[in-house]
Amino acid sequence: MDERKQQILQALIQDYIATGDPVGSRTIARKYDFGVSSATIRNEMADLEEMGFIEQPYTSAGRVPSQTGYRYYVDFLMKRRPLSGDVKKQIKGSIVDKMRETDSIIHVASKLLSQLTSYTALAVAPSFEKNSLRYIQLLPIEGNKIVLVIVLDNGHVEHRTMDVPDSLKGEDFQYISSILNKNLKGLSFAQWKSGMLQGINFEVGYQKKLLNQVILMIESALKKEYESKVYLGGTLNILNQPEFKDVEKVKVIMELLEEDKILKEVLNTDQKSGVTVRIGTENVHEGMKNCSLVTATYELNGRVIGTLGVLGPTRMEYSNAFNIVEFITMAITEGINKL
Amino acid sequence: MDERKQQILQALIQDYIATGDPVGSRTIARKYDFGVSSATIRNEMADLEEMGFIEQPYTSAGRVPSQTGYRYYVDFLMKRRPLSGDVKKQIKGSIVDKMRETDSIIHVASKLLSQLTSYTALAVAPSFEKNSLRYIQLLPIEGNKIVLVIVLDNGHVEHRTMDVPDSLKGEDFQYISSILNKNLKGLSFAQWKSGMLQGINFEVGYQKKLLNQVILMIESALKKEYESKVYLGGTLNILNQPEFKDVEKVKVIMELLEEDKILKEVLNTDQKSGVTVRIGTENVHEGMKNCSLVTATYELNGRVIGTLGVLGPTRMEYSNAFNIVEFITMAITEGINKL
DNA sequence: CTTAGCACTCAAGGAGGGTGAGTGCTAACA
DNA sequence: TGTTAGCACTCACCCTCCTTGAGTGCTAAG
Repeated sequence: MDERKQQILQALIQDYIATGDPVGSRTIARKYDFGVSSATIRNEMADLEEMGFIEQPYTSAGRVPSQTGYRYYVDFLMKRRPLSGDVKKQIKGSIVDKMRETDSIIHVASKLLSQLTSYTALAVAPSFEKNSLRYIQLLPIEGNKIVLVIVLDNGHVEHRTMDVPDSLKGEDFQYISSILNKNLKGLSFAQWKSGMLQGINFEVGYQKKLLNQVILMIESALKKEYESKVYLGGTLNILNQPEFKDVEKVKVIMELLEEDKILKEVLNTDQKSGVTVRIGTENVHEGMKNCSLVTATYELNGRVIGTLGVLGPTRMEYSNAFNIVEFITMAITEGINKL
Repeated sequence: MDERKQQILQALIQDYIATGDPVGSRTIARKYDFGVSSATIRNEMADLEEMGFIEQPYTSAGRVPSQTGYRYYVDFLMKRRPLSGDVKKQIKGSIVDKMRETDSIIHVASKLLSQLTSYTALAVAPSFEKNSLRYIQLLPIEGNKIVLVIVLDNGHVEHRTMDVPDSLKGEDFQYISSILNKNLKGLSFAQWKSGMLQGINFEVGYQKKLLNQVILMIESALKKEYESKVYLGGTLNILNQPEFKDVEKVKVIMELLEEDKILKEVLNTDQKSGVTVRIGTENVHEGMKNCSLVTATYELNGRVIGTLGVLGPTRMEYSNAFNIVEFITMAITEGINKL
């Protein structure tokens, strides 16, 4: 693969990404000044095809990048123009603005990502393996109802309402709360054991049924946090891509996007730090064989805690997507670590 | 409009709804046994066209119902087969299951509605004009953070986290909570006045800044409930309708479905009790001119508090949609009133 | 190695013709 | 007066044929 072949491949892919039409030898000779005729380009293109980097949709159409072609482009040829200061400012601004909770950072980031790339943004919010209980409180409200307030390590608060017997009073709840805190504080979902009820039961000595219910609710709250959430941004951007003119194709992708499980699978494979580009069938899911996914991870204390990225057609503006995904995850990492 | 014309119109609309193809005179003569020849049907159809109930896509195609035709069908011709016992049971079951909060009832109902009709379901959750505060509690958690727990009349609980000065202690929060409850309990968002802070300030006598912040958060929680939420179910069902084969059309509807404001407008116009059918341009929104909307309201203590319905193409199974929407809203009304 | 020239390929788009579902009209019939 | 058979007519749809043009591969000369 000599210098000129690389240049031609690069020109071809860039042209194809920009226009969406198969690119012919004459187009390349005209638009990009290689100082050789179209015939020469033609010879080179024949070689590139034989090498598997480009292909013809049909005899006598122009050439189109193959999956290997895109791969080579992303790995070696792609020029990475740095992001404009404006965009950088916008990203930093939006993310710093929403610094209260990791959840809302990720939410904002995915919206932003879809706007900046005009593809669909995906993000999995952190699944802290160790996301432990910080504080529990049973709070009586009116009638025979209480609110169970559950505070987690990451600052997230959950609440649950439940009915209780009339006989219980304010002090009871205070007492039960303190026992619960003593026994459960610091526990993560992974450490949750079914046997723990006994100890508490012994200590409290009454209201087993109520305790049981409370424990279940705390477990559900922990589990909810433990199971990472998926955020989407700009789902409808798909409809603007000419490769999705066919409603059937839209359906495949849209259905995929509604399945949190699949999205988590897709995003969580191979969580190395840095930006990952997965092209066409490199994606684990069958329905994404005509799509590419550009993802990156963000970290807390040097450990990967979540992934975010954009989904577009294989004919994607890799360079731009790459830059933006990279910068946003960096901003998030920075933000979270300050939190 | 004599008997026979009505029968022919009915047959034509039913056939068109079922098949989606323009219906010719011969088809009607063959399929539906009127005991007259196609030529006679033809004459009748010519009359019906002149009267504006049906139209021809082009010369020598069959006839298709016009908007007025559908209107007439819905108002006078539509046969309403009662729902099967199974479906009724399913609806009752699902809705009774989720009786904890009005929000979740509506959520479940919209999923159910979309499944049963295979159209897209829309619902606005109750916008209680009078959705008042029942209970407020400042709950210190670790560090200098507190959780503000806000309980509303409809059983909904909201929480907010906030930072407070280190100097405050548990008793302070208890005290402030009780003052807040005394002053604000029973207030709805509509009754919220900016002046109310003074009274509380006077009574508490310190921590003006904190109080101010708390009041703002309570206001935001009330407002959030006051602003009715919109639920969607089965958005992707649109993609199965042959009238939405064109991605551009899908885009129009999908974009519309992402705008809560528009959906509220569309759903909230003309809140009479009972089922409302809005066909084509009868809908307030331009983008829905090829769609029909079948809605009904649910009530609490005899007052309309919310709307729910299905959105489909004008060529919609009106009868089925009508029945299901009617039954679900009845079930919800029943459920809410028991709550 | 490069290039001009040329024959070849094939999708896309337009023209032409056949088919069939459907219509409107008319004249005859009950 | 309503119904019907018959007939000419219309027009979307589909198929085929043809042209066009962008693009290719190959070859021989520079």
